[in-house]
Amino acid sequence: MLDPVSRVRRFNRAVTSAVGALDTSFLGRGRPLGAARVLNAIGHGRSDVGEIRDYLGLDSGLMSRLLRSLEDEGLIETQVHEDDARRRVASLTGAGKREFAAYEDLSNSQAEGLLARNSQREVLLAAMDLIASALTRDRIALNEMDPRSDEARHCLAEYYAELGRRFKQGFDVSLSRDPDAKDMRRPRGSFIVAMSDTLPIGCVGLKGTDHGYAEIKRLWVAPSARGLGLGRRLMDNAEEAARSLGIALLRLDTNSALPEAGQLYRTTGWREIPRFNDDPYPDLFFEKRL
Amino acid sequence: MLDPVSRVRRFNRAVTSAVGALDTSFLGRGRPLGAARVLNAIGHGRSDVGEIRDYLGLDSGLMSRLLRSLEDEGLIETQVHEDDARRRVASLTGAGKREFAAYEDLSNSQAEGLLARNSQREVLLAAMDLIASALTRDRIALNEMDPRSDEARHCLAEYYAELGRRFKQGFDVSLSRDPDAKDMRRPRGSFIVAMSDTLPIGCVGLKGTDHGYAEIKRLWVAPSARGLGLGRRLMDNAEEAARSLGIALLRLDTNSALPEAGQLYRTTGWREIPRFNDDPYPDLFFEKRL
DNA sequence: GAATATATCTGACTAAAGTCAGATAATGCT
DNA sequence: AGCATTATCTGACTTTAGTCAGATATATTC
Repeated sequence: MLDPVSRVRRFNRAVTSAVGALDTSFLGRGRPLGAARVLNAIGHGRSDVGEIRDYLGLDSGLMSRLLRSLEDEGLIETQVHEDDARRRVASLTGAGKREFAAYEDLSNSQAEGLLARNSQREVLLAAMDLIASALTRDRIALNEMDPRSDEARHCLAEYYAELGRRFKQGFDVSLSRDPDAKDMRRPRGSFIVAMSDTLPIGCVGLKGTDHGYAEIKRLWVAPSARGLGLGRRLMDNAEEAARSLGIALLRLDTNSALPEAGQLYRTTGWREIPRFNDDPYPDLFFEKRL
Repeated sequence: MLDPVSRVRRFNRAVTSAVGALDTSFLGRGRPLGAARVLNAIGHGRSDVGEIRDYLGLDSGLMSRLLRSLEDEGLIETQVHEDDARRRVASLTGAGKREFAAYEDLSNSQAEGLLARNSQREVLLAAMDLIASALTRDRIALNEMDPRSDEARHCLAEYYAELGRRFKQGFDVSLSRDPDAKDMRRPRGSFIVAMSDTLPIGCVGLKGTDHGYAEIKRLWVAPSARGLGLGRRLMDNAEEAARSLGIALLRLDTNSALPEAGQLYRTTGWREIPRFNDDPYPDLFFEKRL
């Protein structure tokens, strides 16, 4: 009753019935679940028939028939793929878009209902983020992105907020040497965002300089995704990006108020060096030769 | 992407695929899910055919056929109910018990696998408890139980541990006036445990005295179940129990280090009175006339 | 004791999901 | 050019789930 496994199983039972309720509301639109799932996959931007089939785990015969039934309803259209005439791409018609929007409304109002019933919204959301990250840890994708993208800006805002909480004196970006976005774009550098499904949960920047080395900046992992080895994966990716840019020497600065970061650097081949800049926040400096 | 509704939906997607994986592993035992669910319901102690049908939401014809197929496999036996010969009760045979145990192993190892892949076990479990309580808030049952039962003892142990954390001077049960279990049993008093599925998530004791009043003791709500209005429900139940025992006056003591408790009492008809005992821990005293 | 209600079962269905063996057409490889 | 491979489709299935109208036996109510 109280052991960890029972607690996980209680959680499973609770969410199974919540998930079942959403399926029931989908059925309320008068279409079998299989067809509804295909329609929603297309609505969410999956156009390639083979991709949808893989994503939903469907047999090709079944997939074909579901597409036909959605076509008969006038909700989708299919065309041959422009690069490969064997493949087909599906898209929503006007009616399909309206129908997809109706499913979206159902999903959204289920989510809103769940939040509205609960007085501790933020606590509940944090718990959901944590669990979603843990369950999908094998599907976390590391993507090179523009440091000005919404995803990157979200990560940076969270990163600054966390420094503000953890540094005794707080943190003010304008006092720090905020890296220029163009230094973290190819060919000078890179910016990598870890995405779990649609949520950015971590980032790292590789900032090119004119001093014969590049710097690692803004390494951040969302609290809900800690303990999954994501920091190390991000650093590995950043080093890989540096190698691909022909960079042979990396440096970074950090603060002893972030002990888990220092620990990570020390165990992955970085060595401590003397201060190499005059930024007021860092008190620890590292270097790694690739 | 970052708004609350998207976060809930990301959680739903993550959990849906984890749940789907368990269903797939159940199918691996070569039996349709419907039959597997009935077998598991019986294994978990639901013997009455009608009860299983309600629990699983099955049509009576379908239910009957699933029972027949499990009987044909030699996994269950059915008998007429001893009090009502229209009803039937199902029970596992030896082979059925082994098969049920195999399903239990699948569920347990899925749960263990989920925990093992994560380094922050306790954080993850706390998040799961919180979500399970929030999702099943409408199904929280308040049961009168023996204060010596496992469920009650679990609640009390958690309650003492929390007092230890929240009182500056810590908390030692042996210094407090620990109520005698028989004073919290009918006909002297009562003890109520809030159960969410199999997990005890709150309690309250009604302790009979010989001084013309009864005392409310050990009001506790699990951290994972706060914000659901459970404290108030427990208190309402305790008052109801007091009325049914013919008790007209209630008293309680509490500590100002537990402000949410004091707040609850003040908004539900309790009025502050002078100290009425010499327990070293409380510093606030209340009374309510029923 | 007769009428009504309840619990389960059986037979006869339908719908949905899934499987599998080709058919067809386009592409990739040598 | 010829052959193997790939993506999709079609036809002919099976299995699973679910529905519904009685049939049967037992309980409850007046």
